[in-house]
Amino acid sequence: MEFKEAKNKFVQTWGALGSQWGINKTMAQIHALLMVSNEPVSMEDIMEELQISRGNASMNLRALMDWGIVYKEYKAGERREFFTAEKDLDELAVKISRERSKREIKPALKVLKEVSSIEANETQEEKHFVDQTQKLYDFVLKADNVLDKITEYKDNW
Amino acid sequence: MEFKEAKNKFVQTWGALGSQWGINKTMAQIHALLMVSNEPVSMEDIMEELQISRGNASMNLRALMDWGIVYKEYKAGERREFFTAEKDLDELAVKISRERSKREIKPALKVLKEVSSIEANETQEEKHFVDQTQKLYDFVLKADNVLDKITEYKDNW
DNA sequence: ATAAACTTTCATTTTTTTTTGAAAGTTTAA
DNA sequence: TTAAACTTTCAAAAAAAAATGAAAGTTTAT
Repeated sequence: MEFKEAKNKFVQTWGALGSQWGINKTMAQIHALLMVSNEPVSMEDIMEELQISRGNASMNLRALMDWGIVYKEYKAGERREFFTAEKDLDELAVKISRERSKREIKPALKVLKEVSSIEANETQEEKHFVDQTQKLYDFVLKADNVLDKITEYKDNW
Repeated sequence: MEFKEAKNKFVQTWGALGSQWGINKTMAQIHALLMVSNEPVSMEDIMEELQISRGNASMNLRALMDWGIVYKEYKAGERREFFTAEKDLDELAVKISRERSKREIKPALKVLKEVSSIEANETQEEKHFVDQTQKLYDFVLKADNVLDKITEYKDNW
């Protein structure tokens, strides 16, 4: 396999993996592309390599920057903006983990707490609901903390 | 908040969470519904509660069973099939983790190994590609193992 | 062996998500 | 302040994913 083929395969695979994990394909592909580039890449080049429109590139780059895993870079004497990805994988994991926790887990926990706090009457049905959602709350809270700890003490896995 | 409202809120929230994690909404909703039901539920009741078609219910129940987190149950003297969800959350986590590893992580690792094995020529670009994909391979492998260990020794988190 | 009671399949339709591209906006150099 | 060089926005189009429902398939009691 030669370089270009390998690079393309990597970008495609990372893109597919992204969409299985709730991240849109193009966003994951741009990230993949930047991760294996040894120097900053312009929007023009991203569009060219991935065959996507300007709007698409702009919006997904913005999203990646919001996640804190892609940075803008300015080159002296160049008007254009260039982009680089976070290449330290531990750092990448920490950032993704924090963002997903903040955006998805925390709100879900809030709802779990709410619904598990209803006043259950005497029926088995309602008792079971309260019991199960309470367990789920504890579980999700614990899992969220474990992930946080893992990424915090990433060195001694 | 009363029971019906709480139950509905829980099902909706779990459904939304599912779709952010690459699981389709209805599949996650059916799972939510079954988790908080104290007794087996028929397909008819699932269709009714979630307002979905027979085909949709059938296909998503099948998928949940393929994942090993929903079971068919037969009631004596009843022709219909009933369904229950895995309610032990540790067990649920183990199954989801194993399946996702098998379906998504392992194939991605295979590709990472492949593309990181190309013969890099002298350019910095190719060297960086090989280096970065190798690091990624190691990282994903390590993360996959950690998840496995966590779920294996779930008791002493 | 039959038919009633049920489930599955899959071509088609619907919904949701993503992408496009042109107009609006911004920045910089002169 | 202007205009060239670039980026962002967002309504509309396209693509992808999910849902429908009727026909085909299966199971079971008699």
